[in-house]
Amino acid sequence: MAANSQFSMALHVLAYLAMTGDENVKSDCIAESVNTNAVVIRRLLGQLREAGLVRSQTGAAGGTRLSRPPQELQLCDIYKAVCDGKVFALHARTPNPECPIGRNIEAVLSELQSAIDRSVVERLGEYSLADILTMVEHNSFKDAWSV
Amino acid sequence: MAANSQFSMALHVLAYLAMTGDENVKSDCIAESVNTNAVVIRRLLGQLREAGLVRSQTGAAGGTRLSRPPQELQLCDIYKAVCDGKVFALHARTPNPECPIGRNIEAVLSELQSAIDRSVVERLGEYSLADILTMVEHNSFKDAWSV
DNA sequence: TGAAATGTAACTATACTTGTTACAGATGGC
DNA sequence: GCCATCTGTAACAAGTATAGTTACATTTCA
Repeated sequence: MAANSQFSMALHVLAYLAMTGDENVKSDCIAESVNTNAVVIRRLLGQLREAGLVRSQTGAAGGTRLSRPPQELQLCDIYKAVCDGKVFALHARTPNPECPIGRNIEAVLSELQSAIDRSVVERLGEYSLADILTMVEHNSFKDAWSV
Repeated sequence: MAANSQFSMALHVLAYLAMTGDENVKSDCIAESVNTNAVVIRRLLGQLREAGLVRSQTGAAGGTRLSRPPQELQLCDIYKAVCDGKVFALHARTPNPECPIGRNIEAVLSELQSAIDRSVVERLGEYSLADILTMVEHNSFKDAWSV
C-alpha cells in the first residue's frame, strides 16, 4: 500500500462509466468491479468531479456518469485530476547555499522536473478514454502503444 | 518526508563528484552540501555503485569518485539506478475478474505504464551529467530544456 | 415519510522515506 | 604494529501518504 494507484483506479472507474453509457452508476457497483470499498470510489469520483470529468447526483436513483463522451476525455486530463504530476521530488531539505553546487542545483532540478513532467502529460495526451475502452473490450493491446 | 527525492539527491551527489574531479570525496563533504546525514549519502552511493556509476574506497583517505567522465553518464542511467521507474502504480488489489472491465484492465494499464515509463527514460536520456554540471555552474538553465 | 444513494469526516493499518546512532571492517600513515 | 579515519550496513525512530473501514448527515425519488 504505498505507491500511487489513483491513476489506475481512475482509468478503471472511467472505463466502467464509459461502458455503462448515459446512466447513473452507483459507487457500490464500481467498487465491486475495482474490488475495493465504495468510499474509496466516492473519494476518487470527488476528484474527477472537481476536474469536470464526471457528474454526480445525490439521493435515491443517484449515481455518477461521464460529463463528456469518452473520445473527448484525454488521459492527461485524468492524470492531472488525480495526481500531483511529479515524476520525482526535489530535495527534502534545501541544500547548502555556501556550496557552488548546493546553491544552484535546485533551480536546475526544478527545470528538469518541469520538462519531464511535461513530457509525461504530452504522451498521455495522445490517448483518450475511448482508446482505453476499445483496448479493454477487445483485449488487444499488443502494438497499441506505439513505441 | 514522503515522495521520492532520491533522483534529485543522486544528481546533486554526482554533480558534486563531477566538480571535484578525479579524487576521493568523503561522504561527510557531500552530506554537508546536500544538507543531510552522511549515512543517507552512503546509502545512496551504494545504489550508484551497484549500477557502476561510481567507485568507492574504504579506509583512511577513502571516498568515492565517478567511474566515468560526466559526459558518459546519462540521466536515464542515474534514474534507473535509484528509482523503480514507475510513474504510476497498478491496482493495489486485483480487480474483479467477473466484470468485463475488471477482467482486462490490468493488462491494458500495464502496457500503458510501460509506454509512459519508457518515454520518461527516453527524455532523460537526452541529457548527461555534464549538461547538469554546466547548467549548475553557469546558473543558466533558461531555455536549456527544450520544450 | 422512508428507502437509497452521495459526500465527507474520522480512525486504523500499512508501508515508504528520511534521519540518526552504533559498530564492524578496511586502509594508510606513523 | 597501532591508530586515526573512512566506508558499509544494520537497526531503530519519526513523519507522512495511501488505502480500507465505519459512521453519519444530507439529498432525492417514489
